[in-house]
Amino acid sequence: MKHEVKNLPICESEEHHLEAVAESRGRMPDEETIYELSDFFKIFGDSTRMRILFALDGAPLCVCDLADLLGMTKSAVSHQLKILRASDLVTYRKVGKNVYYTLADDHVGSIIETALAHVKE
Amino acid sequence: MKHEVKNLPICESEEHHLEAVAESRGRMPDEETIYELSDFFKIFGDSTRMRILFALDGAPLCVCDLADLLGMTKSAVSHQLKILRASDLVTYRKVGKNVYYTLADDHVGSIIETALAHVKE
DNA sequence: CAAACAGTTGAACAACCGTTCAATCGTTAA
DNA sequence: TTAACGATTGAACGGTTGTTCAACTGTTTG
Repeated sequence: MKHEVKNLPICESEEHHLEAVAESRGRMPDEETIYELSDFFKIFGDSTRMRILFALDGAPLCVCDLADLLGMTKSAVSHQLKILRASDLVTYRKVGKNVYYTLADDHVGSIIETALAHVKE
Repeated sequence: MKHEVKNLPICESEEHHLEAVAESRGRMPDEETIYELSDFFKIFGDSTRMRILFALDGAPLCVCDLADLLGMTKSAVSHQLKILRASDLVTYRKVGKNVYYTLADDHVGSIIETALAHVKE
């Protein structure tokens, strides 16, 4: 029977690599956590949503105001607000015909402020 | 001449809204900063890249090991590593036929560790 | 040198995503 | 009640993006 020392899955299957891979695998968060994490970052990975969050950081604004502030249609803004709502990053409150949006809590504000400081380094 | 009190850009153009919008506009970071910020988050907004970063958090691994660890082709991993390289999140070092990737600095490790803690709350 | 293997690259494809457009709902004011 | 306006929604379109595939480079080893 031949040795079949080569053609093994992990590179040339040297001890060193097997160990490193196994160790790394042990330290990895589970799949679900990774998805939650990347989904969380995905929300902030769009400039429109980021601008909305900064606009709301300090004062509540209605959809119409946001649309004017960002130079976009109400529809486009509303679509993004829906995503931010689903992620619990903003809350809203109806006043007559208007709907005023606010950052969900100070935590959200501190996230974007921290990130801002990080980029400005 | 008619008044044309309505049909103005900012909702019904009440004083209140004009002020709020102007104030918000004053607090907004400039466009370029926003783009940098959302581009930064975009990198972490993909589960494959996130898994690569966690895999490298603690030990350097070559492309082949990463491919095995993540159950992906070397090509797919290499494409993502190219993006991580361009963002200065990882560095690499050639050793023979292998290319070992490492997190660029402890800062990157602390970013993902912090985010992980945040999601696990 | 030739074979084997790690890694990279570009093109192609499919899936995803953000904006636009048109239609609709709800509220307010005439 | 009707008109006007703020807001939401779903379908459609176009651009982006991640993976696959095939071809290629570079290094090692037999």
